[in-house]
Amino acid sequence: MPELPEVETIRRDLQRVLRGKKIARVQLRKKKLVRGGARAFERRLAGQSIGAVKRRGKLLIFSLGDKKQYLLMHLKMTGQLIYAGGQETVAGGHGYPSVDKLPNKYSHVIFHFTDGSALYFNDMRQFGHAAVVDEDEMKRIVSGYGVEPLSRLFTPARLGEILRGRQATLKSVLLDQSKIAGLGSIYVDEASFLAGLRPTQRADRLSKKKIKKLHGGIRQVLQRAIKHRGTTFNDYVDARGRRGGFARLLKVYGRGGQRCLRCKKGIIERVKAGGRSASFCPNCQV
DNA sequence: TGATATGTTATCTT
DNA sequence: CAAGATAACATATC
Repeated sequence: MPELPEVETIRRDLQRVLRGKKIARVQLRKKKLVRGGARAFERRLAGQSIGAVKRRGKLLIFSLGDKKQYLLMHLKMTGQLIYAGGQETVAGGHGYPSVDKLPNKYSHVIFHFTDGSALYFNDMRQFGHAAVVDEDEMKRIVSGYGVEPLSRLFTPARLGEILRGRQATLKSVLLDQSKIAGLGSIYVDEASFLAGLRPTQRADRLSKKKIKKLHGGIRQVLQRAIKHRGTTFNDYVDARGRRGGFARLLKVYGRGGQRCLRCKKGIIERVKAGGRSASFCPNCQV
């Protein structure tokens, strides 16, 4: 699924095309994707216009014309949000059946706008969800997320506090959204590689110097990935149905069994850590 | 057939 | 109670 850079790419794209668009009708083809009742969802959205599109961690937050009301969407593993209409053409023919034609069998929620354009919420595995909530509820949900890794609040000292006393693996702590918001399996592996740390090591055994290195690695990999509009491994596409370009810049994720690009010596290992697979170079990551 | 998958969270265990 | 580990969600692909 989309991690922070992918969700941020979608956010920017959608804000550009959706701001000011008025929802004419919501088509709910699979009710389970909606939280808080299908009827209420449709009723709260009908006639509303979209304002700013924000992001917290991997959660998208759409401000609605009726202040105090927000549309929240989480894409989880395989969710896609694709906008089609007006001059925008939905991508096709690049081998992604899910965006070749819209709607398709995975288009579970469709937002139709008054100008004839539409936003498709596709999700093969149906883990994602959408909800309309009031301001208090939105704030409550958002407050459960940890520090934004690209914000000024995320400092080496803050990372040190997060890791302190944690006996779990580095990977499972970095994946914990209530501590740092937005990292997923790909970028945890990549940031660990940049820092020369094994994702499988204990989180509380990092020197100050290594913490600083890890902090820099996290920020660098996220910024570079955003610049390349995210990483497409299987399912991720941006709001126009296009793949992200960061996949070819990955150093360890998905490279198990291949030679390390940095030391040209180690063979990338893939093991379990924190319930997920973790890839690293046994030669450059201590 | 069985393992694996970019995420989250409820539940079990320690 | 807290921290950590694991199962579960639904589906596709290798």
